[in-house]
Amino acid sequence: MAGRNLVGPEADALDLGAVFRALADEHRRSVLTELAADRSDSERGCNSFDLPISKQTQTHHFRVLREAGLIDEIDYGNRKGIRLRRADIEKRFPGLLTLLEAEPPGGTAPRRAQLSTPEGSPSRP
Amino acid sequence: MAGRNLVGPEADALDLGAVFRALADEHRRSVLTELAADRSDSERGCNSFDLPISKQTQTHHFRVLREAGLIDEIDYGNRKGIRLRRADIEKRFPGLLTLLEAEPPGGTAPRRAQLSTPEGSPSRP
DNA sequence: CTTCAGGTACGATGCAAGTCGTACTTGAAG
DNA sequence: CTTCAAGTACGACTTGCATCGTACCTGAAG
Repeated sequence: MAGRNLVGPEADALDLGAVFRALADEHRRSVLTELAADRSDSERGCNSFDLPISKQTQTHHFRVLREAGLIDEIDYGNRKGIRLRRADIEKRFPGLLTLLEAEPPGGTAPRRAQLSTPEGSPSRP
Repeated sequence: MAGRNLVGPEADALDLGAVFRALADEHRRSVLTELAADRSDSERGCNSFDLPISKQTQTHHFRVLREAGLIDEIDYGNRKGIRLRRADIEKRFPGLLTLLEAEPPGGTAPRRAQLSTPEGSPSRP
């Protein structure tokens, strides 16, 4: 068949845990945010995302996204195409892409939250 | 004010990355799934979840969930209460709790996906 | 008071994951 | 053919994180 080349899980087999693990990484989440924002779902080159990481790491991240069932990777040998599996995601996890679409394009800073009882009503005076 | 005790981020400051990182763990996701399934949003004891991990690890997980803004922890010194921040989550990430609610109670097995080009149309014949 | 269960703080440990260097493959261009 | 850019495979390194052991704190019960 002509279409998907490097395959991921079927639409019904998408695992929410794998999806959350995939989207836990900032770079992978930015890729999905960009893909979710483009409603045409056109095939994109993997270097069309400006990821500040090396080629090998990009390969790793796209692989994780594919194994989570979020994207298709079309292998042209020399080049690679990326396509969002919007229909499958919407069918299995309706509303998920909307959450990503609503995110600011730059993404949120990975600051870490405060550690303990800063204000309000502390436990011990 | 009387209500929240150990505080997390404000409703508008909830970070999608922190939420995904929190829900990437199987134990934390099972806690949120249980909380999302109970529409009464009643306060629960932290040992009401049957987590097969030690006390210290449970403390760690509830802390991560609180810092992600998903739960409130009410400290009674001797005991601790857990409450889902349903309104804040629904306001900031509408549909997220629905995704968790639709999950099977046992959760999906943490199997790892296949590694590469298993079938379909392999790149090299 | 002492005892006890629930919870936390701190540190150590083991494993998973993100990152990159080197080398190899692929297809197009010359 | 050779050259070159894009991508991958393999391995090493480093960081992050889940887990638990020990010790300490808290409040209730006796």
